[in-house]
Amino acid sequence: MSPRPAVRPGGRSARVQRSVHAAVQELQAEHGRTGLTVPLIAARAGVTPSTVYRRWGDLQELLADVAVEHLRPDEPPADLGSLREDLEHWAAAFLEEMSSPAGRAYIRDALAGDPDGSNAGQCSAYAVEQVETILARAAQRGEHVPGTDVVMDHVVAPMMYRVLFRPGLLDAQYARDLVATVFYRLMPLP
Amino acid sequence: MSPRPAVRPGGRSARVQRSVHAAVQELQAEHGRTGLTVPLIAARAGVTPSTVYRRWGDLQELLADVAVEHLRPDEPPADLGSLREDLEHWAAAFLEEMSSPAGRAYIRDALAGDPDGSNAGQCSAYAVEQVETILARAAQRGEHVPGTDVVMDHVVAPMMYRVLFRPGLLDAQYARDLVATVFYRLMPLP
DNA sequence: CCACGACACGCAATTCCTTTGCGTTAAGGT
DNA sequence: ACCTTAACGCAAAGGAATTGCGTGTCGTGG
Repeated sequence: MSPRPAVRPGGRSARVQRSVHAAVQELQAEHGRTGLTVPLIAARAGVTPSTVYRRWGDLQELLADVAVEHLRPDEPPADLGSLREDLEHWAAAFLEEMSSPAGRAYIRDALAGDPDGSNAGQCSAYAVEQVETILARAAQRGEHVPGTDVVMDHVVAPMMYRVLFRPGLLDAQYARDLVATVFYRLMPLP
Repeated sequence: MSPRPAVRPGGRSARVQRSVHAAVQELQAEHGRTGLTVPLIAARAGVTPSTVYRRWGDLQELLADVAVEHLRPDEPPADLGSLREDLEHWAAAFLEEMSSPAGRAYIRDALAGDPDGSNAGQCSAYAVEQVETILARAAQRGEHVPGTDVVMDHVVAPMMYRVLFRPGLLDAQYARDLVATVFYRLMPLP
């Protein structure tokens, strides 16, 4: 899923991939995204530009690849003891990460270099996975839980829409309000 | 709002802008987006590439400009006599347009060539405007109406999220279901 | 363990896009 | 009708993207 066909998972190919990804993150931190070119990245990574072009196609797809990797959650959502707390905490953290300038940039990169929609699909798959972890844990406790799609449609989607299309008006309270709406209005009563 | 500073609204500048926009749409229809380059567009438009670079900066920003123009609604939402019908009809049409391959491409272009978020903000402003037209008409009739943000958060946002991140599973029924959720669960009772 | 086939990479030349300086033309205001 | 200023055309220079060919390395099957 990472680069084009992702063949040859070990050895030199893997080294090149790690090196290039690291170069992208370093240069992005140094020069910002303006002035970020394939030859520059290749030089930092210690490879030739043609290697990058052959593996990733162009700069957009490379940035999209890096962005998706960076958007992958590194740990399962916290377990605070109740569905309400878990959802609120996770939603607030999710919004915090996505609404930051860096987060927005990663999302836009993931969407931009995405001919077939697989990168974007991967991003939502990450969110689905996290939400389902929370819901499954709550069900295990015997709590009544909403469907995954209810949470995706009425908590995740509104946050992402505002992040992408309506910057400003975003704070942790908004995330909590969306979770509250799910609890008081959208969740089937027992 | 259209190009950079949009000074000199008439005469030659306006002709160049129209010509370039038309060239983009023609070439996009002919060759698709691959193989779409600034020199190609400039040649079709009858201008030199440097003119395009100076006005739009690069290909991405030009495509974003064209996309936003194309996403602007060309007419106010239909008046079918009731809030429920108006919202359902508009949401279904909106989803139909946005979920098409061309629609998705326009949205991605508008997001991609968007350093400061103004293009994306314009897109949501279009939707807000359409929704408020519908809500104002319903209020005029004496109907109880939800807030604009309720519709944006729980009708528009879920559709756009699925369009961008979860392709597939999109049909007119989904739009109607979201409107139904607003009516039966999210709208304050009289 | 070794040899074979296949893929990825480096190198370098070519092509094309992108940038920039300068002169010219046209728009908007007085 | 003139004057100021912005936008455009032209052309050259600089840099990025593409591609053919040879070499090294990974994975596999004998």
